[in-house]
Amino acid sequence: MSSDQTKTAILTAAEMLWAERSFGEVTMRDIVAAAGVNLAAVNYHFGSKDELLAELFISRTTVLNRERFAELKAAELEGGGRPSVEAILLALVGPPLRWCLSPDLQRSAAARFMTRASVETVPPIKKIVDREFRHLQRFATALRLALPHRDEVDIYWGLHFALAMIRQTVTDSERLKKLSGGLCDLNDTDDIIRRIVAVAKVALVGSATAAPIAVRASGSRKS
Amino acid sequence: MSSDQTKTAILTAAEMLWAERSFGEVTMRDIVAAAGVNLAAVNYHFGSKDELLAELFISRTTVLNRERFAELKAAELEGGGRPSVEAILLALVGPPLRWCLSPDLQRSAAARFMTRASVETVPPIKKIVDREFRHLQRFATALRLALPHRDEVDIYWGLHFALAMIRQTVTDSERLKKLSGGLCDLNDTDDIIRRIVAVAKVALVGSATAAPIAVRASGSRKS
DNA sequence: GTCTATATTCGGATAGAC
DNA sequence: GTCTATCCGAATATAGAC
Repeated sequence: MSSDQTKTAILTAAEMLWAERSFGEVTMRDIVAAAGVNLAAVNYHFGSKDELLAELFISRTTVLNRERFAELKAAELEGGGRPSVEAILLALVGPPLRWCLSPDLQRSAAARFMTRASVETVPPIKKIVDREFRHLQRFATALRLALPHRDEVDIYWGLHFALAMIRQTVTDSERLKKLSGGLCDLNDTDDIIRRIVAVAKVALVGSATAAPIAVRASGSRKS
Repeated sequence: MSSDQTKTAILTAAEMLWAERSFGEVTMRDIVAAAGVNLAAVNYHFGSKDELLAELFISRTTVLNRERFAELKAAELEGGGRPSVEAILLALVGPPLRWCLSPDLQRSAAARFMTRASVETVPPIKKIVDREFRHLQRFATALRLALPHRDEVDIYWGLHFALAMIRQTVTDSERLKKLSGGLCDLNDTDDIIRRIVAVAKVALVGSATAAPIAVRASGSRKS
C-alpha cells in the first residue's frame, strides 16, 4: 500500500467514525482497524491523534467552504454584484445539506463529522475556528449588502438562526424522523433546503416587511 | 462534610466542567478537584462516571421539563384548553434561555451542560433520550391542536427549527457576539426569546398565512 | 515506509484504614 | 462515610526490526 493510500484510508476511516461518535470515544485503535492499517501509521503520517483531527477538519471544511463560496460568487455574478438574500442563503445552506443527504456515504459522513467536530473543545479545533469565522464573515457581509436598510443586528441573528437550522438538520434528522412518525421526508433534499432558506429569509427580512411582497407561496410550504 | 453536601458538591462541579468541555475531556480527577472531595467519592455516591453523568442529566432535565410543562399548562388554562402557538413556543423556548442567560452561574452552566450532554453518544445518555422524546411529543401535540388545519409535516419541521435555534443560542452565543462585533446583545433575555419565538412561529404558521394578521410589529424586531 | 512490540502515561475503579 | 494508596486496563506514542 502506498503512502498516499494509507493516509487516505486513515482519513476516511476516521471521518466515518467521528461522524457518529465523539472525539474521545473513538480511539486510534478503532481508526486503524477500520482503515486496515497498523497502529503506528497514524503517528507516522499525522503526528498525533489531535493533529489527525485537525488535518481532517481542515481538509473537509476547505472543500465545503469552497463550494459555498463558488455558489456565492455565482449568485453575485448573476445578480450583477447584488445577489438576492435567497441566493446568498442557498449558497450557505445548500452545500452542507446536499453533502449530508447525499447517497454517497463518505460525503454524508463528512457533513456530520464537521458539525460534530466544530463543537469539540480539544485544542487542535480551537486553532481552526478562525478559519470558519472568516468564512462566515463573508456571508454576513453579503447579507448586509443585500439588505442595506435592515438593522445589522437582525442580520446577524438571521445568520445565526440559519446556521442553527443547518446544524440541527445535519445532526438530529433522526429524531425529527422519529418524532414525526416518519412523516418528515428526509430524502427530498431540495425541499429541506427550501424550508431552511425560507425560514431564514423571514428571520432576515422580517415578516412584517416581507408581508406586502410576500405573494410568493413559492414552494417553501406544502399546504 | 455530610453525605448530601458531598453529593451536591460533585454534581455542581461536574455540571460546571461539563458545561464547557465534553464528557471525555473532563476526568473524574478534574471533578473531585473542583468539588473539593476525594476521588473515591464519585464511585461511592454514583457508582461510575457514566452513572454520574446520567444522574446529573436526569436531575437537570427533570427540573427544566417541569418548568416548561408548567408554562404549557398555564397557557392551556389561560386559553381555555386551546393555547396559542405563541404561548406554546414561549413555554418551550423561555425556560432554557432564561436558564442559559441567568446571572446565576450554576443555572447558566446547567443549560449549557444539558445541550452538550444531549449530543453525547456515551451509553448512559442513550438510555435517557426516551425521556426527552416524550417531553417533546407533548409540545408536538399541543402545536397540532393549536394548528388543526396545518400540515403535520410543517408542524414537526417548525418544532425542529425551534429546537435548533434554542440549542445554537445556548451553545454558540459567543460566536454570534464576536461575529456581530458585539452588536448582538446577549443580556436582553426577553428580546432573544421573542426573536426565537417569532421565527419559529413563522416556520409553523407560514409567512403567507401569517401575513394578513401580522400587523404585530410587537417587538420581535428592533428596526 | 511499514509494522511489531513495547514504553509510558493516564484515568477509572477499588481495597482497606480510619 | 470519608479518604489514601493502589491496582488495572486502556490508549497514545515510540523504538527499532524489516
